[in-house]
Amino acid sequence: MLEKTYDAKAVEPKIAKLWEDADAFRAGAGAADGAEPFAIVIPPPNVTGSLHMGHALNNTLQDIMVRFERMRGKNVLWQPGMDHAGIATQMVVERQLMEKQIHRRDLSREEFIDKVWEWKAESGGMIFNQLKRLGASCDWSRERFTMDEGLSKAVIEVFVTLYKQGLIYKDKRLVSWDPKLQTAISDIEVEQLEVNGNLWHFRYPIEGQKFDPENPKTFITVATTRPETMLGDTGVAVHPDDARYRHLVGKNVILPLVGRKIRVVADAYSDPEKGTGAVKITPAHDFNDFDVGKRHKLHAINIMTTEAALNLRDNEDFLEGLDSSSELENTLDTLHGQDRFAARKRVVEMMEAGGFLEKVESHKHAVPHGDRGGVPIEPFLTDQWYVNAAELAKPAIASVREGRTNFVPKNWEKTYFDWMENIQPWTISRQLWWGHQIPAWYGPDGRIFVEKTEEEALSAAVEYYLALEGPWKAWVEDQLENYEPGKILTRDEDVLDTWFSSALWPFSTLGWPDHTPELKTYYQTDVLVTGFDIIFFWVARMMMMGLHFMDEEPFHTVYVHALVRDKNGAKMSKSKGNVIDPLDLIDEYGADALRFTLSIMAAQGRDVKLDPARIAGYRNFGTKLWNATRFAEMNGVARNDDLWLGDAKLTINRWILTELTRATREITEGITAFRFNDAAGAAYRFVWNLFCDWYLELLKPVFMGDDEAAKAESQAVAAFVLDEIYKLLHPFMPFMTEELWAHTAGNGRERPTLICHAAWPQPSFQDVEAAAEINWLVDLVSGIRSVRAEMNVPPAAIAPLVMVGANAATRERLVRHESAIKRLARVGDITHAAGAPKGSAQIVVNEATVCLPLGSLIDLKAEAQRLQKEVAKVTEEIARILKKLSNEKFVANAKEDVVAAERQKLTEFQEAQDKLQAALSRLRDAD
RNA sequence: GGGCGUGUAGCUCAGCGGGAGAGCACUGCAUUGACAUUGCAGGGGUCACAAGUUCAAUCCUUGUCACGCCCACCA
Repeated sequence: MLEKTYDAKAVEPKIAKLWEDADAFRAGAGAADGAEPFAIVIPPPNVTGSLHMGHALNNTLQDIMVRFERMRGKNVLWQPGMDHAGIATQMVVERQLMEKQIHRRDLSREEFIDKVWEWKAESGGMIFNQLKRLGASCDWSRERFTMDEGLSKAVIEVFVTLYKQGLIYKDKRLVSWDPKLQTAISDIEVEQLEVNGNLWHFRYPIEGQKFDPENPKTFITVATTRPETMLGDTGVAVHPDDARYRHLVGKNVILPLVGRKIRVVADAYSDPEKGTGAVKITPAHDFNDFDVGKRHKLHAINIMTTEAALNLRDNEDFLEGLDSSSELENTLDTLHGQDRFAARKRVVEMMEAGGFLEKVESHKHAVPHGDRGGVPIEPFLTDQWYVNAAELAKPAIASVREGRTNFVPKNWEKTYFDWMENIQPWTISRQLWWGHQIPAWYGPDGRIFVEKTEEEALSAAVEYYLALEGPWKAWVEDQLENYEPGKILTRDEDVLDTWFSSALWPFSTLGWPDHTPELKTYYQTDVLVTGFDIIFFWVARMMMMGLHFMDEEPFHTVYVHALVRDKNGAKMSKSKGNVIDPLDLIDEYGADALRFTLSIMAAQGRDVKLDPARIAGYRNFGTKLWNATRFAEMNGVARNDDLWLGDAKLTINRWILTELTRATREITEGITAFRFNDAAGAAYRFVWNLFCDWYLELLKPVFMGDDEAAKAESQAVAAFVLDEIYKLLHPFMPFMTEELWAHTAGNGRERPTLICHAAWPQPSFQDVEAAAEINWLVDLVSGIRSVRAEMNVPPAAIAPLVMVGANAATRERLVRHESAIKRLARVGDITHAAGAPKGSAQIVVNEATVCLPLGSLIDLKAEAQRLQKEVAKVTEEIARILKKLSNEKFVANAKEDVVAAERQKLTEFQEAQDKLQAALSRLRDAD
């Protein structure tokens, strides 16, 4: 016998072990040879990660599909794995070292990387155990890590291939530089944050004129939000059509504090409406200025260190062309080595002291911040590696355009196109240690050799240099003979963006570049399930790489689910501290309840704002099913294979089998259409509102009666339906259903398979007559209950039931369901009469009037009011329909079945109105 | 500035060209046999606003208002 409530805490670990011992989720487990494959790759969580609500939703939805397809007999692979998360992981380990007073640079690169691996072995991958607690049915034996040997091999292969195809290249240009992490980052890792800043107006004296703060003709005023960059200014731009400044174009102005002569140029970039209409140009420290500088051949002077401190004193670029002066010396003394924010303050002070500060306005503007480091990024002129994303994007755009890969919901395709069609070169090099080191080696003259291994690079280099005439040939020969050949090349220090390896995930995890059986079977994978926040980071790049290297899209469908947000609609994030821990919810309500809640809330196109009260509600749903099973058990419900369910005779059995067919169809269609909320909702309604509320209640008289054949039939049908319910709910509530499946196997018997390998229901039973009869019964019982409640009839009071105007079919139904009606509606003898007895409450069900002679219990006035309300409601409906039907255009234009349905409704309402009126007048007569 | 989305019951949200729904909350009643994590009954909505299309609009179109997110940019 089951306990009264389901104990998730006890059952979940037990079932998890059952699955593990049975190796139940191994690729292809439970499937027949030659079964159709179905594959999903997990969005690899960060190795530093722990389960958050986004993961919980994401993996619940994947698990629903995976369990569903496994039960449908497919050869299923759910490929798990983790991402090495370059920056995030390096930060974690560095922080840990700092606690021991060790700085990363105190260690060698190799030592540091060893530390990271140590950290991973100890603390990494926590999230897998958490995913198991959620019930995720991944093939855990196939776990992959983006830094493991196989995947690293794929990364190298891809890099070398793309380089040789000219799709990866090295370039010197402005990048978004994170001064805290001291690495370049790609443009999508930059987020714009609103900041309250200032707009400083600076006067730049015009060459050849004596600067006079009182005389605007002697200077030009520029406005800036970043005074500290002025030392790198190499021009001032004005709009070509701006009459105010036209006379200055081509002239020089003198950069204060420094004395550099810089040119005034005419460029349409300058907006006369903004600031003063004249803008200072700092090509090395601003993306727009960089372009302007290029157009006008202005120098780009980098005045900062990698930590974003001013670098002036020994900076040849900066000092070039400057005359030494006391002013310059003062500037160097004051500003050299200053952090950019301290420098800002001092520059402003110095400008003010010199009379060059015209005014300061407060100014709200967006400042780009690194999404990991959290500090403003610095546009920085460096050598970096790039992927020609625009080229790789072309086939990726075409795939979606031509429907080979589809987004669900479809509107995300626009976001995808917008980004892909304006895609920028992808900065892939990172100045970190943790990651895939770029397979590029530099020769003595700086020449680049990109090869899979150092040996190959070396032989390529030797071949190259020995074929060369000139000094390097001799140098290389010398190295080869007398020194260390290994010294000929030095390897690029940089590692690759984490997303570079994630982009290969759908094929690298299957063994590529080797031609493995897994790759052949499971690529192309089926569905990618993800939140929209990583469409750019991940989905787009998988499309590019998958198409380029596999010639086939990595997946045919991208299901983009909602983001789980906090109650203010903000994205949950650690830094905001608004994270709800799904493990807490699992502890409190059980994994099944959390999963069911997430799936029933996962409607397409809307974010999920989680209300814990709902989880409690769906936990109760589990309890309901649990107790239904308990009830069944107490009444001898067990499978009876000798009984052919198609032969079931009892209407209620034929009805519930019909409803089961419908529910199965709804659930199946819901899952296949990614409408998980519809599927979960259909299951919920079937189990609770039909199976428990009506079917089991209607069975009680059968179980308590003495018709053994009816009992046996009902026991068999109930057992069958329960089994189907367990299966239908399994993708949503795997733990409880697996437990119930085992528990209800039958006396001493065992189930032939775990429920996770049981065949998905495919019922076809249908009996519309039975459905109509039970609907009538439900109407009858509900009607009686309703009137009793409104009349305040005590539950204990049993009134006789008198039917007026019942036809033959109804009379038969009343006989068939007599005991159920008596029990559920709490009525006594059922009789027929020509008219309503005095003091009756009356309700209309189909053609008959149902009378409850309540005698002294009835409040005639209240009953009259109740009936009048009913009449009013029906009259209103009739008026509405009549208006419609008397409209010629409606009859002429509306579809035939719509018109027919309205006519049918009209007839029914009119009949009901007649009967209600009759009941009302009888009541008045009696009064 | 561009894009996407959302305004439906007190709350959280489904739905959708043809009789306004769910869960929770609320009100009344019910507790000796599946379940109080329950049952039965009930109250509660100008479906943001306006115009249009249509025989018919909560649903389609346009506009307005409010809110959210993404992208770009602001010297």
